Amino acid sequence: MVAVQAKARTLGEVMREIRSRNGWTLKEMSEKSGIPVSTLSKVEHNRLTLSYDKLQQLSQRLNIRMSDLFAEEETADKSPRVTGRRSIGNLDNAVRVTTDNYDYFYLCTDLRQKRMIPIVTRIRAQSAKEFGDLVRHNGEEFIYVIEGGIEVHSEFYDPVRVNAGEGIYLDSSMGHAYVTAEGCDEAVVLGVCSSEDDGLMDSLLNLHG
Amino acid sequence: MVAVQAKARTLGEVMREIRSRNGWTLKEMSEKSGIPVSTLSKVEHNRLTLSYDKLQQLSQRLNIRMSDLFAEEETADKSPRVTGRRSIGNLDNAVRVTTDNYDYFYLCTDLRQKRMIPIVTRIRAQSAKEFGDLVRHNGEEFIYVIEGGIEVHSEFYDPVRVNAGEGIYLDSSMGHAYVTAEGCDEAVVLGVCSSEDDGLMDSLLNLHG
DNA sequence: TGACAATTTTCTGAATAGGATCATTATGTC
DNA sequence: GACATAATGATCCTATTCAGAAAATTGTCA
Repeated sequence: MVAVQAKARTLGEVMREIRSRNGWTLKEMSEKSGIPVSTLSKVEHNRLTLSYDKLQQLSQRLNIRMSDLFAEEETADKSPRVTGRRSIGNLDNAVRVTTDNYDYFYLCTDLRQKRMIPIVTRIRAQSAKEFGDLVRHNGEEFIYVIEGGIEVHSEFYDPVRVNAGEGIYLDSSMGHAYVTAEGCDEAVVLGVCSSEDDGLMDSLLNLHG
Repeated sequence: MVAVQAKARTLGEVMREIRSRNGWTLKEMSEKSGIPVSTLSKVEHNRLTLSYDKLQQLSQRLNIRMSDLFAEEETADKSPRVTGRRSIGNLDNAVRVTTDNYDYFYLCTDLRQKRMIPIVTRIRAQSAKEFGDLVRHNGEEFIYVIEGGIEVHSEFYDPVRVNAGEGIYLDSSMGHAYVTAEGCDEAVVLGVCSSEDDGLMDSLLNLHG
């Protein structure tokens, strides 16, 4: 697990370093960032830290990466995230999440930092209209139909039917929606989403109408 | 190349996503992070944000990158490799590869540069002995049993049985082998391999005895 | 040394973070 | 129905953030 030490720098130190490296006065930095001089001063003296909003504001207006503000340690990012580990998933030990259109069963949630997220999904929506707005999020996904049939609606293609035993691979950033095919009340699919992008997985949980 | 917008997500949304992705309750997340349930709840409801210290605490205790906590926009580097494309795969249009132990049906091979490789696999080997040496390659894989039952042998674990309707996620660099479970002549599984590491496809095609 | 201006720090008060506790409402189990 | 768990909401309270104004520091030049 190779934890590299964090050399616990304070926000104040980081901020002062950024400021002096750019040769800014507090006033200049204040104008650029929109944060008052007095506040910046206090931060640099460790009499104050900043809240989420201010940090974001700083990061955006000064074009600084968040990780820079947090003096983050170098992690072993490139090492395999799952090393010699495994997890067995079934519906019983799955994490169930219910939305209007789908019932998700997240498999193998005990394994963290996976590159892929396997999800058994029960599809209830029977039409694009009932489904609502198309879903889009980062990454890619592969859907394999286990039971029933589905109709895949997407931003750039005509709807297409995918039957049990077939699968579809698509760019998740393209709007998409899965509904049951004609003649099916429900369908069960296995979905696998790439979790490469940060923040990613997530969107999965919310974006559905 | 169609940069997907960063849609200014709130801290609350991000937090909830992280939590549900991991299948944590508020209480669990509270215990892991050291932040009280009431606070977490308020954050998720956007009635509160967090300050520097709490964010750092969260990041460290939950092993989350700061950039994940801030819905940072993605750079061109991270943009999807497959943009607005899709492919439908079934056994008929699959690329079939036969080895001693398995029959592979590579799905969606018309899409190149995918992050994941979906493969329907028919397993024939009935014992570890018959299988031969364990397989290992870079990346991770998730196997979902469609038909029959399998026994998963691996380097660091006792053999385990995985039945139809269940799945197993594992680090592919750990030696592994899939054979049919007792009482099954054959088994059919859907495998999805992360293709993150270069040269992965090759390994898939070769490594299997 | 004494202006004088630019810069930085401190002071003040309003707003917010953040913790504790209790009540309420699902949801699920026995 | 009784019961446990989970999520949310409502208070209450203290500590902290943070903007604006005032005070202190620093540097420059006559």
